[in-house]
Amino acid sequence: MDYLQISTERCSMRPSKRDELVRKVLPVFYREGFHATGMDALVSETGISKTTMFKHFRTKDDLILAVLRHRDETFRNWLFRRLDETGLPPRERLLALFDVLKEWFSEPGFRGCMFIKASAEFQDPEHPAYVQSAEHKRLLLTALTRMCREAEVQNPAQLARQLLILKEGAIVAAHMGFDPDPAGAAKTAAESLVAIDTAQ
Amino acid sequence: MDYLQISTERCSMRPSKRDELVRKVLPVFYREGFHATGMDALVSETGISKTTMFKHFRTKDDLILAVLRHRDETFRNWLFRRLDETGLPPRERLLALFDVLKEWFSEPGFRGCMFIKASAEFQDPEHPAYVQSAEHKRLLLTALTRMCREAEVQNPAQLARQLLILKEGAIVAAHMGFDPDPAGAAKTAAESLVAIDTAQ
DNA sequence: GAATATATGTACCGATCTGTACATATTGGA
DNA sequence: TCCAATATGTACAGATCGGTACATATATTC
Repeated sequence: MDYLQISTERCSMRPSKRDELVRKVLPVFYREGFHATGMDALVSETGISKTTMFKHFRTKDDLILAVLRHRDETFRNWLFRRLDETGLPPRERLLALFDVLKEWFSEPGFRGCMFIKASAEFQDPEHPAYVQSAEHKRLLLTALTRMCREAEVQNPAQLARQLLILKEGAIVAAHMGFDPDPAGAAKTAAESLVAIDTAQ
Repeated sequence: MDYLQISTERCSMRPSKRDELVRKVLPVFYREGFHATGMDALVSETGISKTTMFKHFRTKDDLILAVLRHRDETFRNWLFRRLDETGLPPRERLLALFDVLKEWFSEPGFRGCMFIKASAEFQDPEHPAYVQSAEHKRLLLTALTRMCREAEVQNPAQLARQLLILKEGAIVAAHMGFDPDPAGAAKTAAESLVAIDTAQ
């Protein structure tokens, strides 16, 4: 495991090969899946030699784990920065979550949530990829709960859980294509939940 | 492909080897995943010889497809039969969906939704396993919409979409373990949605 | 420009993958 | 009891899997 490895970029050094590797490999795993993507496929799709890959990551699992950690960081950063940029007051910012989701769904390369897919491929609760995926969701819940507190709703913990469930459901709906506008439907639902909470 | 193959059981003949095979293989795929489960593992876990497997299914993909079709049928039958058994009036029956989900989540072997996982492993929208998974969700949406109409809500189509999103979100939450009672949270949310719809 | 570290290309290892060949049991119906 | 169909066990083919050895090339640093 390389849990303790620290990205050189976070230390403000120049971009390391290791980080370049993770960035190049991530979209392939995202698009094709983890088991379905062999190391040879990664080599031919990224142009990075296999020798280099195994110099930076002892095993394929270690590489997958680094990819998931990178995704966790960039996704949460992206999501909450987008919410901040709206400049909306706390209560409306909660609902803006679903506008941001809608943007994401409409991106051409959208293929669902990487962590839902990782937990589908690595189901053993002891597996680091599963643990990392669950942790990502837990961090989202924590951040959403804080946002709900800032919005001064009656029951921040419960509303946050419900909003997160709506978010995950909308992602599944978008990925599986059984709803033409899952983010819109989820946002309407969220508006109802916030209104009910306020009315109490 | 064996799309057109008809289960002998549906024709009220005696249980065929083919159906026995699907039934025995399903839990292994469900528990371990599709790519992660090799044909040899299926042989050793079910006791059915490899020769027999490939006599009834030309390829592993055909076997997976038969498993998904079987799951689609049994899951929807199970779900709506449970809802019928409640004997509740239409409106309360909508909410009972989340009580039934709660039961499912608490089963010892629960490992999330097989179709979410299948669409995570077979992401190509042309892949039969993806198509079958999307179709399963579409059928659920159709049935939910009918239930909403029977409950005489204001906007059956929209409420059905929202309920389905809540259901999928609750399944993800249950599978990834970031919520102690996802069905409960989703049910509370659903109650709000139904109440709002009624008030209009 | 020499020395050191890092990246590449190729060729390979043993294991496992899907799928097959074939000879032997086992079953069910006439 | 005989026949036909079906299931089994073993052994294997060909491809691909994750991962390594090793010699060469490239870049950085002093």
